[in-house]
Amino acid sequence: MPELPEVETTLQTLRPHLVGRTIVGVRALDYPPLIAPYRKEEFVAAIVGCRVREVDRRGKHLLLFLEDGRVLSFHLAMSGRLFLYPGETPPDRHTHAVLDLDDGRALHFCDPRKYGRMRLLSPEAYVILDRRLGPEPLSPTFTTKVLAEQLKKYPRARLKALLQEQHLLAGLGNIYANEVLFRARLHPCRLAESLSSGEIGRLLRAIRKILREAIAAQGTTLSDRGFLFGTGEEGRFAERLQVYGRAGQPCPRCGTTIQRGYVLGRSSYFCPRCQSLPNTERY
DNA sequence: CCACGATCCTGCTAGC
DNA sequence: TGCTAGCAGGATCGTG
Repeated sequence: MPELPEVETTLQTLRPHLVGRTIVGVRALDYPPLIAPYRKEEFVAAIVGCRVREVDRRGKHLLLFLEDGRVLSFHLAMSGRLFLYPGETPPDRHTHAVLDLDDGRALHFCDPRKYGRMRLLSPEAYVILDRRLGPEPLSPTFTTKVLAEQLKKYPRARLKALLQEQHLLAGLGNIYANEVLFRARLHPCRLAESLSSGEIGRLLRAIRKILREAIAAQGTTLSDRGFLFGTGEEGRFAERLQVYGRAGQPCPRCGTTIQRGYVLGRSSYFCPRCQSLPNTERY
């Protein structure tokens, strides 16, 4: 659920409070897979005393660059959230890690569904992670040429599956993939090789536009599983979603009923008229 | 080469 | 009203 805009919002909220801080304690580690392959004692010993040199984002990963060159990576997965609280605030029942900071505050990793992961990476391991991820969609170096090359790697794959593939493009998940395809007027099941250069250009502009707007709105908060950040505010992009979760409702562009299908085992929402599929690509 | 299903997990909801 | 079955989803892995 947290996709690039939600992680970016978390980054912007937390960064000023984390840079320069030293981690003086780690507690509430009640779910071993969160820090695997480290065991609890090893993990605590490995990061207590470390100072945060910089905080950044890569795809959906939030990264704490430590002064000794190692990197603490947070992946929020489905339901992960990070909060900064006064040190005395007790962890709630979904908080599976608390990092105590030298200014008396504490970073809480809250994750009801427990899919999130916290990884302590050597500089070499971080390079591997970085190389495994595709380009940053908002980077100036992510051009139509780069996007076209990425699409060529899996010519027979469906477009929506590719957009969610982190090693091809870092940061899009199900919600924004749906919104991007709607804006680009491309059917989720279009084959990668079938896109004209004009359509690739449209796709690139849609990716940038949707992500920029979502970041400006501080992400998407869905009513049933809240993405909250920092101070506990909610992202405002949910009300701006054009197709996600709107099966049976009229398309905001043409009024045709929005349909729901499945790609990669995930709900896919689209307007069958605006995002038509050529006869040669019927599935 | 690409699709699909299973896996991990729990809050919420639809339905009885 | 209260219970339960089913769904949701990021990433990975094995199978077809």
